[in-house]
Amino acid sequence: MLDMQIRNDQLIELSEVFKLLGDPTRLAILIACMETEKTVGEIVKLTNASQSLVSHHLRLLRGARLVKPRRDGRHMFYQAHDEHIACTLRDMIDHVNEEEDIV
Amino acid sequence: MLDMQIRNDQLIELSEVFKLLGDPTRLAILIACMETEKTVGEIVKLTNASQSLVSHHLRLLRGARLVKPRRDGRHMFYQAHDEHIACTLRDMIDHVNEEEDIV
DNA sequence: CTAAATTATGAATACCTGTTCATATATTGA
DNA sequence: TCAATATATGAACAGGTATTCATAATTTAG
Repeated sequence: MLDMQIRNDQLIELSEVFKLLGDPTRLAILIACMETEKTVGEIVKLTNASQSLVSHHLRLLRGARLVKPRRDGRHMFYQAHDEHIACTLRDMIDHVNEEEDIV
Repeated sequence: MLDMQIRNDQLIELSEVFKLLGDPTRLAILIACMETEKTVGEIVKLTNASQSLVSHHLRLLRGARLVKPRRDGRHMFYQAHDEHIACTLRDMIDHVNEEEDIV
């Protein structure tokens, strides 16, 4: 059986995405705007995190293009950027739910 | 459209898995033993990390059941534990490769 | 234009984490 | 048993990071 192959720069890139998903607050923010776009205020309420913290995390998620911003008046709408990330997350969440049934 | 739902303890659990995948050395270790089991020594060579570091990381991966150990004589064999994790990783790696073609 | 509402930013900090170095433990061969 | 090989562990440290607090920037309503 062939081993999995990955170039070093791809490894770095991939681990940086995982690192962003590796913080519970940030993961909650991403999940909050996974299906439909949300304002920052809505995300604040959904995640129970401070406005400042949400904004800081959104900047990181933006920087990695995990989330895309849209301005409308004084509101900023954010939505998960990549459909592939969304699929991965849905899979993982389903997986977590399944594990629960087994154990 | 319904929003994605996840309980708080599941969120924590999920982010902890991502956090483990979020370090390049650890990710390399996991990828190294993804398809076929490998000894610690083989993983050391494949990842170019020190034996001590590999061992430390393997302990964390073991703790999260991302990797399963098997002893044979003085060798320890490690292999990626969960087929679902393997699928996720394969998907993400493929994704990284595809992005490259586009950009 | 002013005030209010919404979001972003910068500094400061407490905590965590990846890495190295030295050393211990375990297993086998001679 | 002794030496050699393979792996694990503990302490220590440097660098990173999540969070808070205060404040700035942006946009609209009145």
